[in-house]
Amino acid sequence: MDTKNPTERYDVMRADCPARQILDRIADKWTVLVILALATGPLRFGRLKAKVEGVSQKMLTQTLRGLERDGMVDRAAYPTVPVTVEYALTPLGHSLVDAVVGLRRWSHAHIDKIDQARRRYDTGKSENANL
Amino acid sequence: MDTKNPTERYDVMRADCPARQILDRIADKWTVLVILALATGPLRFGRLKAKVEGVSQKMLTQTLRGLERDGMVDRAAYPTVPVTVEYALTPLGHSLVDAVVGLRRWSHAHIDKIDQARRRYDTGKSENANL
DNA sequence: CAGTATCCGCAAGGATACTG
DNA sequence: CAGTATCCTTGCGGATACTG
Repeated sequence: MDTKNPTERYDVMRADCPARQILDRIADKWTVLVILALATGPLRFGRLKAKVEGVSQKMLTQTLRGLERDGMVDRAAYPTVPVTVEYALTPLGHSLVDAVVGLRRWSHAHIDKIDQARRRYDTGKSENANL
Repeated sequence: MDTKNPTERYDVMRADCPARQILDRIADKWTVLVILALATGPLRFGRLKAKVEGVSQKMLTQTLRGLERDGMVDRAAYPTVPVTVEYALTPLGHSLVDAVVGLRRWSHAHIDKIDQARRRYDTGKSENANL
């Protein structure tokens, strides 16, 4: 299953490993949601903000800048008036889509199980509180 | 590629969707690292803390409690002296391993590309600063 | 060993106002 | 429209001390 990789050049468990820095970035909720939102095609800033419910304009800008810097998102500004800006995944960004879709699919598939586990855990705790 | 799912019962883009809450949890750096660390087998608290470099005891405890509550990690305490506590993935936790391994694999595979993109982005910015 | 409890600094992140 | 700049609050997360 390739979960160990003791002979690899990089080890994500190491605090100073470059792979760790990358994981820190992509294991971020807004990053994941933006990637998913752009997976189906380019979007302008406003539409993107509307699609990713709950994101503030500040966090969206910040996330997009980070993804742009890492070469995963392309920013295209058209000199209309008012200005039009479109964001699109680069090939690098697209290569990440499968992985994040995996996360989303897992979330969808296990909502019920997790809800059950939470209820079991919480009732267990409150029962203990009565002892 | 199943990136849209307009007819699905849940939509992760919605702020109040249960799937969003789950994604918020698993799209977290410590969660991902703990899942990876336990993927190869159970670990005691101390060994786990050593393996996941950089995690504080507080964040590790917090992350483990969250995962335990969601039914993804099992906590077993043995009445030795001093006490021995072992953490292991549940079947539910194991079912998430493939997805997070995907993230790690992607990170490993694209370190160089991202480094290049960053240098390009940063030098581009500083050149613009001279205009 | 494996925690819990507490304090505290600092940065994430929201709200608002302003600009090309 | 798509930002940037600013202020300000919240809580993440580290450090430390204490317990079964």
